[in-house]
Amino acid sequence: MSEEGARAFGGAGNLAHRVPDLGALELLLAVARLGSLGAAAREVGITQPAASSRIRSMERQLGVALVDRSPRGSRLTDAGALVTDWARRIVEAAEAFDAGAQALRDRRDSRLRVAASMTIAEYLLPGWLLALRAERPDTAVSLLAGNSAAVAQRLLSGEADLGFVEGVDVPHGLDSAVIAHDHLIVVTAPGHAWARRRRPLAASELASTPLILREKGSGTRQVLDAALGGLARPLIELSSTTAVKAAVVSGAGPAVLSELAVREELAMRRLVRVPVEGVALARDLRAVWPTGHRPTGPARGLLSLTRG
Amino acid sequence: MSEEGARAFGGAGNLAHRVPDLGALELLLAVARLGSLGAAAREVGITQPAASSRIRSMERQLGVALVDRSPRGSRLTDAGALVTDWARRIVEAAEAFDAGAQALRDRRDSRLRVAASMTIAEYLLPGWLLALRAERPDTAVSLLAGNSAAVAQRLLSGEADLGFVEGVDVPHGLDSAVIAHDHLIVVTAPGHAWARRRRPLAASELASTPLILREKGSGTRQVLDAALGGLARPLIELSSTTAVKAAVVSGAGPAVLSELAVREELAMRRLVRVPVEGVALARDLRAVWPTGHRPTGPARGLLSLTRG
DNA sequence: ATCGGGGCATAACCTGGGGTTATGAGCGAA
DNA sequence: TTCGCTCATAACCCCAGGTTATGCCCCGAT
Repeated sequence: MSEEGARAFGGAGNLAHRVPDLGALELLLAVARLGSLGAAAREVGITQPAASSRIRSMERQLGVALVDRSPRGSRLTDAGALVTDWARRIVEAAEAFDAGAQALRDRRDSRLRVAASMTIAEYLLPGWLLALRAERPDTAVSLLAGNSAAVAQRLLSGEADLGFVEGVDVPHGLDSAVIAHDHLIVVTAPGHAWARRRRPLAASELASTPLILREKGSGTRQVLDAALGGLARPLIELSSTTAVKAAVVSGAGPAVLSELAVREELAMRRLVRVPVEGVALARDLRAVWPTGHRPTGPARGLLSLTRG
Repeated sequence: MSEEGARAFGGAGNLAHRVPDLGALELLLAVARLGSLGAAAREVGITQPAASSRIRSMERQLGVALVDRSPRGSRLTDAGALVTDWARRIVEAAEAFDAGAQALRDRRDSRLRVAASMTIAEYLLPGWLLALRAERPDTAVSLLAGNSAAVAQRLLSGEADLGFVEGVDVPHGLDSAVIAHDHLIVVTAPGHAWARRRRPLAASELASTPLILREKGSGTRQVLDAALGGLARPLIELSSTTAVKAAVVSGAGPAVLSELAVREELAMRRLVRVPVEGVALARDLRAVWPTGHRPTGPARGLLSLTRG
């Protein structure tokens, strides 16, 4: 009955009851790759009966046969192949989570100490850390997230080896390299009138429409204000990107957000991008380090990963 | 010790031991949203002590304090906010998995029966199903995945209401609407010589280089052969997109793959896109239905979701 | 033909994580 | 004060998922 309640509210319901846990998904990927329950079991460090039962209960849970068992191996069924591909996305997200969490934990005595602004730490760093781990598995990385000023301070005080910031200005005392470009884009819920526009929105129209905004002082807000000439009209001000997204999705109004932050939502049509013209909403993402101290060693390794 | 083995091999190690399970992550998201352990507990349908202990053990596991508890509520710490954002990606992947799995399970007696080609079923459908569920929570959807011919057959025999195919030709007897464009792109491992090219690759160069390919007959292969004039030279032929990606990542050589299939890998720099010119590597993604039978009801709902 | 070994399943057992109820202890508002 | 909200602790329970021990099946090698 509390099931009903949860269901009725968010629509999310207890995912955990309907989706196999990470261990089971990893096991499934191993089976897919190795073609044998026993071999997969060995790889993930459990016994063959445990693997057998785990897969079986996953099939029960999903209501779909996943593997064809034969006396000389196991292959995925068609449905199994599909499920495995979907599972892989969960596992990849979990790997990124793990890489990030590990960096967050190892605050001290790491070989590479990174300081990054929130947007970069949220959306890009976990992927980079995974890539770095793949190349140099023994590099311990620590992560500190904060705004541009905090990043600069960490670098200058020697508490961090490499920094990442988004924004227009490079803090004093730091050298930088542009590693990517981020575009701020206008988004609305699919139901909003703007969602059906074909003609691009004019800057004046954007400036005169009340928007859902981050609080004054956030990087995103600064860029937007600058682009509009200091004029963005707030409909509401919220303190996190996530809150802004939630408000937009629920139809409260349009917002201007980083492309990075809404990639997922755009892909699954929870948000719609509104074309705009005549406004410079691009900003650089930069790696930064103390003037003169060119990154070396692991810092150089990470830096080179971040450039296409 | 088997831990060591797994570690040495894939580098993956037992993720499940280092990443909190889905239930814990959902709980964390609820805490973030509601600002109280008790409220979050109620939402996910457990008691307050259970939530308290769950969060605490998650903090132990990660080695990071996630929430600031006070007698009048709980707020995320800075690290907690970051972790929560990473967690959200896992949960979203899990939601997509769930939507897909549910559609796979409910083969019969669904209000909307969808047939889709593998690429679309893998990468796009789960997101659409989530969006559909958000709009019309009571629509039961079933999914059948197969190649274009199978999709056509299902539609014509009345076993499916709406189909999705990628490819150049629309099967006979079906009407279609283009819902998106997919680009095949050339990718290599970051270490490959092509990864550093600035000048686009010429078609002739691509045609004369041995590539990692899907087996003959796959949609991707067909488009590539057509674009090159029937010439793609195989270095190896593999039977799944996943296998091709793995081979490319490991440095075996370049491949031509759907943008959809490698979005993640590009984002985290496991693969690099190589610019190409003079080759038409675009293909349409189409919704299809039996000639005359314009989609209505839930099929129309899904169809409208898929168009930007 | 038969034996060995890889593959999977079943059975009986054990453990611990995560759930529950019951209770207590801060803190703020009425 | 006292209520009402927060979170924490304690004692208990259950079962999912692990283990070992075994058996069956099939194939290929002796």
